Amino acid sequence: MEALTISEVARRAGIRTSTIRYYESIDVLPQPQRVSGRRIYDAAVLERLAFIQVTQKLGFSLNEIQLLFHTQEDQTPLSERWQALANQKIVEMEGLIRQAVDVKELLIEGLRCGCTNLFDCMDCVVTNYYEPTHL
Amino acid sequence: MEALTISEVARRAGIRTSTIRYYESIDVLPQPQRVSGRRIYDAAVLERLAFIQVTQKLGFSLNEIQLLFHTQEDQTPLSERWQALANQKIVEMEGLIRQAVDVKELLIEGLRCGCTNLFDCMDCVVTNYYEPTHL
DNA sequence: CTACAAGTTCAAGTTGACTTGAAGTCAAGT
DNA sequence: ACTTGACTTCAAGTCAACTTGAACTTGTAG
Repeated sequence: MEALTISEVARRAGIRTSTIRYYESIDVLPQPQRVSGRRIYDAAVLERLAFIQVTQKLGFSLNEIQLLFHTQEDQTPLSERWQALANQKIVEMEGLIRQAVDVKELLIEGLRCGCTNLFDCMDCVVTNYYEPTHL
Repeated sequence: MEALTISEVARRAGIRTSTIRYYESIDVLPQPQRVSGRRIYDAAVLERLAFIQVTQKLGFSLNEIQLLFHTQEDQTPLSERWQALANQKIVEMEGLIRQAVDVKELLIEGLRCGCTNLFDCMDCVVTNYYEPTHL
């Protein structure tokens, strides 16, 4: 496996070195090997960072991400906690996907109807996407 | 139209009154009518709040949301600025939807393969979803 | 008339996710 | 031997998005 310096990892993941150290400090990234005090990484860290980036964009907190990776050592068996968390997140993802599709449709509609801003055309658009009950 | 107090709006939108005042202060909500100093709202504010909630969950900042509503009065025509912003956001939405689907698949796969946490099964799963080139 | 709940403003505090700065370490090159 | 550049730690700072608290006003109910 190729060994990477912290700045190489940062460059490849498109983040700062300070972010990597921060993630390590809050236990979202594992402690890497050290050579004379310096961190050296295995390329696998890039997959983990990619996962973190995506899940973050989707509204997971670093705390939740940490749980996804670690699944704390409390009374309930690891597998149960992890599966519950994963199942819950799958449902959240589905909701998010539905909403993202709605917002996209809303934006497309907002362009189509020719208004110059969203404020002007809220009335002619929004009502198509949100039930009155929800409001 | 029905007139709503700030606490009615808060209750129906599932947020705090302080949030409503905050939104008004940063110009994400318009200044409502006042009756003896107290804010009174038209039900339309609920649609606007629903839109804010969804777009926020999808990673829009309040600043961006404010732009979506207002489309600043700079040199470029209103319609052009709004359309550019909307088009850009549609592309972002599509990316987000793709990613949400990927994360969902990843979670499903993570459950299917029987590992007790994501850390343990990153290797057997993640590689299916992220190209080596991207890493 | 007084009490009270619900409203008001404004300044300061909080939380999450980082970033920045100061001060020091370390190996490689000249 | 010394400089350079990339690293290290740790504390403090920043930014967005709210929340909280203190001090005050106002219409309605008893």
